[in-house]
Amino acid sequence: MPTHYSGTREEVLALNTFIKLTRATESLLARLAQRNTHPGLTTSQFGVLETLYHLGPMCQSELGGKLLKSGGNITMVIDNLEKHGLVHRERGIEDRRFISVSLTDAGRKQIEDVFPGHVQAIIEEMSALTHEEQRSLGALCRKLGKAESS
Amino acid sequence: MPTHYSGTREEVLALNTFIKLTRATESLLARLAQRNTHPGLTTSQFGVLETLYHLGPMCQSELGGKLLKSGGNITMVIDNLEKHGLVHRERGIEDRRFISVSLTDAGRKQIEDVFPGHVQAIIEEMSALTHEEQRSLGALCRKLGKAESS
DNA sequence: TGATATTATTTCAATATCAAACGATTACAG
DNA sequence: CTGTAATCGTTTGATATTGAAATAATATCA
Repeated sequence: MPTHYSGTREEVLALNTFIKLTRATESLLARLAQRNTHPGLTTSQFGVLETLYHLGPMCQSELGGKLLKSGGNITMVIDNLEKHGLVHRERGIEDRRFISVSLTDAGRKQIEDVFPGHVQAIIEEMSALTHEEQRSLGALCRKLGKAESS
Repeated sequence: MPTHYSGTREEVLALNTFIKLTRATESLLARLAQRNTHPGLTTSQFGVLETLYHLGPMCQSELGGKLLKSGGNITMVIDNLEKHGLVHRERGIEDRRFISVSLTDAGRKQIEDVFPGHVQAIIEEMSALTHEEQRSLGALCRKLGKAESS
C-alpha cells in the first residue's frame, strides 16, 4: 500500500517506510487480539498486570511511563482492575503522594494463567521472520525508537 | 527494555523483537502527536480525511477496512467530521445500504493545509535511519505484516 | 517558618474503540 | 417469487485515551 504522495525520492521513501512500519505493527497487534490470548482482560489491563508481574509493585505514574499512557488513563485502568480484585492500591507511607499498585493473589494467578499462551502467540506470529531477520528488525527499531525529535 | 521472560533462546528473541517493534512504533507515533502536525483534528479524523483525499470518496465499511477500525467507530468519527463540515454523507443510489463519504471543500482545504507539514515531520523522524536502513526496515515490516495467523 | 514550586493522583469532557444487537437493504437459493 | 442469508450502517454499553483543570502531598528556598 504505497503512498500517493508525490515528493522527492527521499520523501517517498520515508513516508512508505513509516506506513509499512505502522501497518505491520497494527495488523500484528490486531492478529494477536483476535487470538484472544488474555480472555476477560483488555489489552491495557493485561499490560498493567504483566508489568506488575515482571517488575513488581510500582506507583501509577511509573506504570504510565512504562506503558506510555497518561495519568488519567492509568487511574481508570487501575480502577477497573481493582473492581475485579486483580490489583491492590496502597498509599505510600513515607511519601503519601504515591500510590503503590500491586497484584493480588487473584491477579497473580490470572497473569500466570494467560501469559504463556500470550508468549506462544507472539512466537508464532514472529516466526514469519527468520532469527536473523528478527535480530535485524529489533536493531532497526531500537535505533528508530531512540531518535530525538529535532 | 528486554523482557524478563525465561524461555528458550528462540522464545526470548521473538518476545524481545516484538517489544522493540511495538515500542518503537508507539514512541514514534507519540513524538509525531506531540508535534501537533494536524491541529484541530484527532488522529482518526486526520486518517479519514487523508484516505478520502488520496483515494477519493468511499463507503464507511471500506474506510474501516483501510484504517483497520470497526464499523461502529467509523460511524462516530464520520459523525464528528460531518458536524465540523469536513465530510459529506450520501446514501448510495443503486444500493441503498452503502453511504458514500466524500470531502467537502472545507475538508479538502483542511487536509491540503496540514498534510505537507505532516509529511515533513515523518521525514524528520525517519531520518534517524539511513536510506538503506529504511528500505531494510520496510522490507521486514512488509514480510511480517503479511504473515498468516496459523 | 512560610510562600512557592513540584509531583502524584483524580476528575471531567470529548473522542475513540470494540463487540453485540438491531433495522434496513440486497442477494440468492429453492 | 419468496424467504433466508449476507451486508451495511447505526446504536448501545463498556472501556480506553487524552488533555486540562482541580486536589493533595511534599519539597524548596528565602
